[in-house]
Amino acid sequence: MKSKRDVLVDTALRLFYTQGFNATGIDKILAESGVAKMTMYKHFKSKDELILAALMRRDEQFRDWLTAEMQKASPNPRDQLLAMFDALEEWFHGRAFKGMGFSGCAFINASSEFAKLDHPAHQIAAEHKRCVLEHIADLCTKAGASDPKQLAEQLALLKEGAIVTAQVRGMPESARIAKTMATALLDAALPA
Amino acid sequence: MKSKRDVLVDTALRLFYTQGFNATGIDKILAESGVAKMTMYKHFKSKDELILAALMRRDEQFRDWLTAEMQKASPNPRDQLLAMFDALEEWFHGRAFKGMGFSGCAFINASSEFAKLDHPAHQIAAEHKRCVLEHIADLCTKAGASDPKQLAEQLALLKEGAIVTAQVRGMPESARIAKTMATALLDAALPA
DNA sequence: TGACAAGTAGACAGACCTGTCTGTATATAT
DNA sequence: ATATATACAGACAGGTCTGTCTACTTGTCA
Repeated sequence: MKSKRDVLVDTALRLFYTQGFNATGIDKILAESGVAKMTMYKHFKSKDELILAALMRRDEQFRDWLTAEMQKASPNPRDQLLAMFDALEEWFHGRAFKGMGFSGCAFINASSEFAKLDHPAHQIAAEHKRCVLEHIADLCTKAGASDPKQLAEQLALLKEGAIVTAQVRGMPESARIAKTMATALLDAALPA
Repeated sequence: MKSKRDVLVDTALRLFYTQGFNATGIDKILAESGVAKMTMYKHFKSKDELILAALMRRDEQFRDWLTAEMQKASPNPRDQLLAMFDALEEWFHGRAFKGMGFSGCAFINASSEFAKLDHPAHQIAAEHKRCVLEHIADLCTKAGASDPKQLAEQLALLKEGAIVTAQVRGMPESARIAKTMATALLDAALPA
């Protein structure tokens, strides 16, 4: 059974993600999670701390999901990298996280609302992107790329572009545009 | 001399852009612009309308700037497309719009805070992206691309990826990563 | 049984938000 | 000179927000 703290963080994540951080009040989170205010303030000393906890949960949840989707597709690192874009398209269609339709990237959203780079929430966002990048770079290395870091930066940038395009223009097919470019990139950079 | 309305919209744009839409109160905009509350409510019937006016101004301002930067670089359409990424890097370094350091893309930010696609602010954001895309597609056609629409979608996605990477990770060099990919794309798609 | 931990409901202070209203000042144009 | 448009300052109502506090209930363990 889930602890009160878990229920709180899950509910907060869902509401922050779909309605925004500043636009979501504590009271709404408490009402939807069925937890009393004092219970929340025992676990978190402010709303800001709850925001950070929600982002940390999202980081774990999202990376677990993405890694699993990529591994599910193939044991081959090159194919896993391409499978990332198929996973993204599933996400854009709202089929990735139950109870949470696609509403952009939680970390891009956080960076928008907390624009200063040194804000703790922005820091978590940057760290999340760094972790995903590292995973991509690992696969690039395994695939035999001559410059795995540069290739990973390129693939990561394609991923960000696809996410934003899907969100702003409501265009889930953006994943395929990115995948086309990724394919060309891998064809050029990897040994045959 | 600028009308009160103009001062209001300029100030609102600057504050909304750097501090966020929900996080910026009417009173702060009024204080910084030196305009009385009733003057504002004569021009705009709500804060929401002021937000829309600020986004429309940003659309004009940004597209004028980007077009000028690209044309300044070269009369050649292919070179103009590549010059877009140089312009982006200038922007990321905060040298593009006086009084407004880089704080991401105002339209991506708006789409984050007003996540629903049918929200008027989100609509303006989508429309802005569509206009920029069209400009890119024009240049692709002029450059002799066989499938200018697809090429334009690809270049636009690279642009979004660069913007987000620069914002979230504080990495203005993302423009050059995108430009490298854009160069390869154009080399492959355009007649020699 | 009794002590203790964990949770509940709900009131509350104090700050801040949007939007309305009043009354006054200034400048232009007829 | 007087009417009209535009702007001002500032008070205000009504709502929302975060965070604190009290007093009551439940469950567990010893």
